[in-house]
Amino acid sequence: MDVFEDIKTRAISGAFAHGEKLRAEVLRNDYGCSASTVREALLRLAALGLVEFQEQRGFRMPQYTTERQHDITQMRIMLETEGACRSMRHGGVAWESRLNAAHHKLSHIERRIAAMGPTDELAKLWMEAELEFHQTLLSACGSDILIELHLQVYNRYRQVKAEYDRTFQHVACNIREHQAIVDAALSGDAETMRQRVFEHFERHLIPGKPVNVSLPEMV
Amino acid sequence: MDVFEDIKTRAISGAFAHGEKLRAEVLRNDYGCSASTVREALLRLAALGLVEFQEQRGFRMPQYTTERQHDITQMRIMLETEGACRSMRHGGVAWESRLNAAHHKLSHIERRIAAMGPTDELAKLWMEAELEFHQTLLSACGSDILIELHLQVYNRYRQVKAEYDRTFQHVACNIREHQAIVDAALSGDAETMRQRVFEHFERHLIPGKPVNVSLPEMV
DNA sequence: TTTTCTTGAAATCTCGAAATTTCTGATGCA
DNA sequence: TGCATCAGAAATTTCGAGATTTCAAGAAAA
Repeated sequence: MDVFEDIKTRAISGAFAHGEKLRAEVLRNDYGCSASTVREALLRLAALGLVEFQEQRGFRMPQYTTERQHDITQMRIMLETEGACRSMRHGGVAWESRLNAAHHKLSHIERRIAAMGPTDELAKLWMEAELEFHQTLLSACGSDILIELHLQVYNRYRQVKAEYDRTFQHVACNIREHQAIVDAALSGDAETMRQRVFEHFERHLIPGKPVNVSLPEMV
Repeated sequence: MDVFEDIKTRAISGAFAHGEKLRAEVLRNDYGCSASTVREALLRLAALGLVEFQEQRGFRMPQYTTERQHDITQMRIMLETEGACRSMRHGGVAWESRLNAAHHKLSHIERRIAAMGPTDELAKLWMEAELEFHQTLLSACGSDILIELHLQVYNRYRQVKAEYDRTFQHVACNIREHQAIVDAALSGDAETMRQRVFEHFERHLIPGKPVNVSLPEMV
């Protein structure tokens, strides 16, 4: 089993509480490996900002703050706007149809959740399809680094919102907002895309708090 | 000695060749520690994109390509434009004077290099002062994540440009361009800042290659 | 009461050896 | 020659033990 990938998944999906201590000697029991192997995985997660590391003091999950959520959300808006607009320019029909497909898959899962409530299996599928949709949005932007940084920020976002995600009260909005983004992609207008991405994230920002200069003004 | 920090410095400042293999068993000799400790440091560097890691195949320095340079440069433009404009909005006089001070320190070093040629000591001072200037530019932006991602991209930029840096043929342009950025900061006009940051990096982009949608059009 | 010191326990970090996997290049076969 | 196979060597990864550091609780001093 891949210890790094599995701990990463747990750290993102809310298996650990905010601020919880992560002890290599404890986690090793979940994997039947040595503490060194777990430590290695935790150090890599720390470099990605998913876990906090202090020398001689071990590892902890990051604390939740509204400022952190605002900051991460803002950065997602910035990176996804940029990536989506560039994909729109360079992606062509191939990209548009991939985006359509990703959205279709995601909205199918979201409708099932809305109808029959969230099971563990559906939640897992949703996590995958939601990531895939947003990655597809950026997939034709032409910048490997932009895609890589976005993944980092995306993961931190999921981590911060893990509790919020669990209830799935947001599926209704999500279906609408994702559709609006796909429509913007097909329209080909960058300003519309910018606006739609912003609207998708707006409710996760702190009202009134300063936002990126490159973003639409908040009302 | 801090193995992680030291290997990071070497990876950024061009002590290893592009594509060079990095063996823990070899590097341990430079530090008098075990291979495990070196391996740990390399894994953390890999998570930051300064070293490439393949399972069961060890570590390598990234290969140089003009596309990679273009990509990293573009991302620096994007992050620094955003950060600088936000600092301009929220930083106030305190930020302006810190920026001035950082620029004064940097240009002093650059003038000494221009006059008496680059020594190892001056090169080290330049590396520190150049980073400090660009970090000061973002320091009042209010986003920890933006600052963190910028540092990641900055380090990759230095790594890609390590060879170019060594000759210090660029000091003349640098002094002028940094001054232009400071002037823009004092003017308070975001559009001017955007333009000046772009001009600072323009010659490291591939001419004619598509750039960020948020950037000024290339001529 | 508050602060400082002591001390045992617990957690973290380092290490070298052993287990596993990949690489190399020599051999045999078509 | 070209290609597959198969050791032996080399590199990578895992492991548990021992060294070091931090933490926590109680005793002594202010």
